[in-house]
Amino acid sequence: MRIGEVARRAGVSVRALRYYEEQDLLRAERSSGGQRRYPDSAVDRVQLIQQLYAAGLPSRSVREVLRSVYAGTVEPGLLDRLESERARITTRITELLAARDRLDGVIATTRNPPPACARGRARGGPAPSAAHG
Amino acid sequence: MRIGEVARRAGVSVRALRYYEEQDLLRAERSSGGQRRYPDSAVDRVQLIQQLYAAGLPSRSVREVLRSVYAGTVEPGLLDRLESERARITTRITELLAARDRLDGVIATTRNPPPACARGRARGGPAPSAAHG
DNA sequence: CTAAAACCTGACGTCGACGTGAGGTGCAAA
DNA sequence: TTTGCACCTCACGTCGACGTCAGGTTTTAG
Repeated sequence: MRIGEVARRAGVSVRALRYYEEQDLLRAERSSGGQRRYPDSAVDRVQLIQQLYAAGLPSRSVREVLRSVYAGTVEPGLLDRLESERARITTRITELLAARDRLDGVIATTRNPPPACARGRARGGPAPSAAHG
Repeated sequence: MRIGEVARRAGVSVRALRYYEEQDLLRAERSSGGQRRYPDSAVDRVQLIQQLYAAGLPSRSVREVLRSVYAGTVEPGLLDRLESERARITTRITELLAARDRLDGVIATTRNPPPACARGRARGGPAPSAAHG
């Protein structure tokens, strides 16, 4: 498979695939003319890369993880790293849930603005304290 | 309150507060000597800013939202924006859950590597297709 | 009054995951 | 053979949310 098709199938840009190769995350054979040739499994692999990035793993971790998986070697400490990344994702999910709740508060306030005389002191309510000017 | 205390209480850097002001997200009075003076409510406000950023709202949206809230005016289309941001957060949460599952697969594989003869064709299992070299 | 925090305004640096443009080559179809 | 798209390698540009350094001023503690 050539690079364009991998890109289309995996839903990423051609540039991204070259970048991944640069980062040692993805290898490719070359045709006699120098063009990259990928096995079908590359599509899956790229999707894994995307999901790791999407998970917000720091790029260094993604690199380590992928290089380990790629090389088939399990570096010492990798498992700990993975689990700490997992915990980080969980934390992030919790944060997002909290942020969404907060955003709901903002939306409610926007929809139904409190009277001016009450703005800035609604400490116990669901509304965000969003006025002090 | 001076900038340092706001920073400490809100858990952000002094630089960040100056940046927020630059971005019109946070206003401050000035002392006769030119130093910023904040009301107590600034701490809450900064935390709101942080949570909006943490929610992954694009910076432009954060600016719009905060400027609207700040000015006390509800700009047209803002509500739609907020709700689309809320949807985006929900999507992101879903992505993170999926990514965490995938990471769990990687962890399982790392913990208990499949025999070499099976690597690369475990299409139905929970293991990531992570070997093709 | 003095020393030392804490603060001020620029203004350049950072980092990551690519985007983008230049200038040239490979490859498959007609 | 001739299109003409897909591909190649540099290599610089981007964007955001600050970090950081320089060089000077204000405030506060003693």
